[in-house]
Amino acid sequence: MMNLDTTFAALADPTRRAILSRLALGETTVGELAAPFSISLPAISRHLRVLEHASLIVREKDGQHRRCRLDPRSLKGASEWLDFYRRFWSEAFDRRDDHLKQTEGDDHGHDVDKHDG
Amino acid sequence: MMNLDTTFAALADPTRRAILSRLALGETTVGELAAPFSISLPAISRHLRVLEHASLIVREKDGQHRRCRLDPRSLKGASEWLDFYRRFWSEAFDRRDDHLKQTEGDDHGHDVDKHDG
DNA sequence: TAGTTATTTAACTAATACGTTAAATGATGA
DNA sequence: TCATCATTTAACGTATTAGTTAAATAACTA
Repeated sequence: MMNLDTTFAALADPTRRAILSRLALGETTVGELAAPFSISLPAISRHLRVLEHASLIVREKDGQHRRCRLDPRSLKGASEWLDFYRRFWSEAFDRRDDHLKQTEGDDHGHDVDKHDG
Repeated sequence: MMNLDTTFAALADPTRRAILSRLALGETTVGELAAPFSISLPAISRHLRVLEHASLIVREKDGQHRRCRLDPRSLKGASEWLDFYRRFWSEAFDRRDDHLKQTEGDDHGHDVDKHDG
């Protein structure tokens, strides 16, 4: 789906992040993916559906199995969104109070969500 | 709270991302923050509670008002988590299939969630 | 064809999320 | 003190989410 709502919502679940972490090591099947978890296979299957819907993974049939692999597009999108805020924790802006005081009041009535695309 | 579940869940809502985007311009009050949105003030107040709980903002009393400002800690944490996956979309790894085939099968039984802390 | 394996769908439950309106709190100022 | 302004809390409705077990689908194997 490739929108930030869906991406961040998908990343908010620890099981799903663990699945992505496993897929970072290489593509694999649903069963293999499910093995380390204590939850049921249908639960994993739904997590995979969420991840696929969020364009975080791609699934393709391989005979009886279904292989899953990482799809970096949404991760990239999320990372880029966060990059906008990088200046707030980067060392160069540690004295950000000065910066905030400087920009404050300059630009009310701006488009508050313009980089939210 | 500073854990990834809470951080990503907080970022999954477009109103909350818009609030963060506004706060990137400088600290402000609840009312000013609420103005551009069509939803009620209590709804905004709850979004702010979620953001504060996720350590994405800090609120402090200022007389009758309550000023809100960005807290970069959780954003940094989320960004760092995503950085782990950067190689999957960076140009250097565009031919990642080769890489996956190479690592696949090397390390089954690994800790699937080890960088999730 | 029948049986087994891999995975998904269906039906359900419990918890959580996001919105509403109305009421409560708390500071300011006449 | 009384009224007002800024904000939060309470109570509620509805939608979504994450889990369960049981049944369905689909592909391989004997």
